[in-house]
Amino acid sequence: MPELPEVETVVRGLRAVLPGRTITGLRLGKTDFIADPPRLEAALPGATIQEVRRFGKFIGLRLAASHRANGNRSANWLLVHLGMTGQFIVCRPDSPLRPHTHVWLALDDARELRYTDIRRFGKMRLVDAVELPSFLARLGSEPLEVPFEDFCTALARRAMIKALFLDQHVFRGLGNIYTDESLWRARIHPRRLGARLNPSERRALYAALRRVLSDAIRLRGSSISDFVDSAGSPGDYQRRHRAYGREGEPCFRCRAKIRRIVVAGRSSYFCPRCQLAPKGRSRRTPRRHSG
DNA sequence: AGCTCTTCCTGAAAGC
DNA sequence: TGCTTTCAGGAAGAGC
Repeated sequence: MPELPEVETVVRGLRAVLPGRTITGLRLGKTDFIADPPRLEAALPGATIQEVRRFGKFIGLRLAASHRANGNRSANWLLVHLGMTGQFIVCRPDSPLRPHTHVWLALDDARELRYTDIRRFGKMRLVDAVELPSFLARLGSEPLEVPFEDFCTALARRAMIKALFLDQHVFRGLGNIYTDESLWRARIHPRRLGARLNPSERRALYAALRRVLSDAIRLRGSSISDFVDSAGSPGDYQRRHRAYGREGEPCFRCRAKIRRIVVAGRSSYFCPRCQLAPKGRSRRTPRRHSG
């Protein structure tokens, strides 16, 4: 599942080859994951890719409009979210066509940029420079850029820390894997409330998050089932997972069996010995033992 | 405000 | 063996 490190890996790969390239043609397959297909068909052919950026889990390609069409329009951004199974790959036109490929962009260097997405949970849309700020305003801060003080402010809510981390309006780019890995590292149970974390726990979580994300970027992301980078190669961080997907296996710190529970509608893996559950019930009246 | 449930989609895995 | 059912999961929306 592409999260921040996976998307960053794809973006770095695309950044190495796309800036300066002009899109010479566009072909669409299924379009139910594209916000406005005709807009893409009108704007992409002839446009030159100027910049590749990452906004949380979104890939952004900044496009200079073609000289002929829309000469007075501001720059467009093609925003791509990989969803669960999205892949954005640069390849030669004659490379084998993978099933579920729904967008082909022909480039002026005789290569193709292809978007493949088995489940089509991904998203693709075009926004112009005027629309971009309102799009970005809906996203929280970048986890690797947010200062500690702002990190603490974002946590000061009566929501479970797992839900807070998954909410893209709080932090942009975190998903199930890196949330669980960071919580394991910081020894914090996924059901703890953000507002109830003490200063040393907040400090530990901030450090854990930064460490996990930067290590994962260094290892080019986690490949569990479908993730590959812009060249089609898998990442290596799945070998460093300490909690995610390890139900029943021993904790790397204390050998207790890793457990799986559902929090915020997601599988959550944690060590029941290292990551202690919140005391009592966080809502409703606490039950008393009969006495 | 924040939690749970539902929806979208497909392939893998479990069930029979 | 082979067909059928269940499930996972990012994000948004509904309902409580």
